Amino acid sequence: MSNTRITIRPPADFDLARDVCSYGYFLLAPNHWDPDTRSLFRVLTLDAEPGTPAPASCRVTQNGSGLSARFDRSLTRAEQSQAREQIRRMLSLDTTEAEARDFHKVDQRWKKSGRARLFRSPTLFEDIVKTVTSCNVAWPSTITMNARLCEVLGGRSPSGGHAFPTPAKLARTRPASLRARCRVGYRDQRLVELAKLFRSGHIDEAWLSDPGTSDDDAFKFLLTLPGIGPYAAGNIMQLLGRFSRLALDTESVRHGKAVLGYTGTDRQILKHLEAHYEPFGDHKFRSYWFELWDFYEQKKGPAHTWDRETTGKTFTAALLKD
DNA sequence: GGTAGACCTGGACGC
DNA sequence: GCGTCCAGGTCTACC
Repeated sequence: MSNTRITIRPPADFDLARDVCSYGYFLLAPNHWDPDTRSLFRVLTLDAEPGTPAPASCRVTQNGSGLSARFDRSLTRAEQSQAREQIRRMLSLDTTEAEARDFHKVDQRWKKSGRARLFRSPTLFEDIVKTVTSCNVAWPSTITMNARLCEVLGGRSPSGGHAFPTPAKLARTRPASLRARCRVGYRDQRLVELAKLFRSGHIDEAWLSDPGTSDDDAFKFLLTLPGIGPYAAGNIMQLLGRFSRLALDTESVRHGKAVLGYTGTDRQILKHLEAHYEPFGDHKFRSYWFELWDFYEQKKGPAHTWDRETTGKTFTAALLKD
């Protein structure tokens, strides 16, 4: 049987290079962006039969107005549907042209570049684990943790690529083993507990994404999860497509000082930042993030030229100071 | 409600 | 090359 290729029609304003290289997770395993061919490679975990994860490597490219995803094996019809859904989530294809226009009406700075979509993971589980691995740690360690999680616990596709671990696999892993083999440190127990909460259905993406669920309720729920504090919850909110809150950390403080010219204590700077982004209302995270991203691109060149192994490892507050 | 200190890793720094 | 210090967000204990 021949390898599967599927095509996806994105919104007319979609730009693969711009919209993949829009958030740091595109630099984390198992994602791999190739700047030369402008292609996104990664292994997706599909479910040929319920409870039987079946990894498949894919390469996503854009040809004119269409997206193409080529796999390293033949996919069943059900798997094709799952792959399509996961790719749509990663590329935020549900952000329509009209929604992008609404954002650009509120913040015209990004109208010219067209930035409105933020890259994310094929599953909420991966997004939450990636968020926990980005807390209280320098970026190079986040890169290591995600690479190790995939190498140690991720299934393998026919061509040998590693997938991101499934909730079931992570839930079965002993915390001590996770710490020793994946270098996640004290996050070990919290990650295993999160995986168990996904398995049990306690973390319900449908409820968290439902427009009928208020931002306040979603945020409050996220704060109850192990390893999730105000920063992580704010970040997961944006990964759910809820942009009405900020996710402020030390990098935000650096941005406030270096780019916006704020002075005072960290607490005062955080207050200035909240006030600065307030006019952007339901879009404030996007306004904040693209401002930050713009600064990175001024320092390091267009994000679609960044390589995971070189430029991608240099994002630490210390290195960005000058 | 606010705050201090512990948690773990890896990079920076001094010797 | 080795030891020490520090950054980073969350959690717990305490006031």
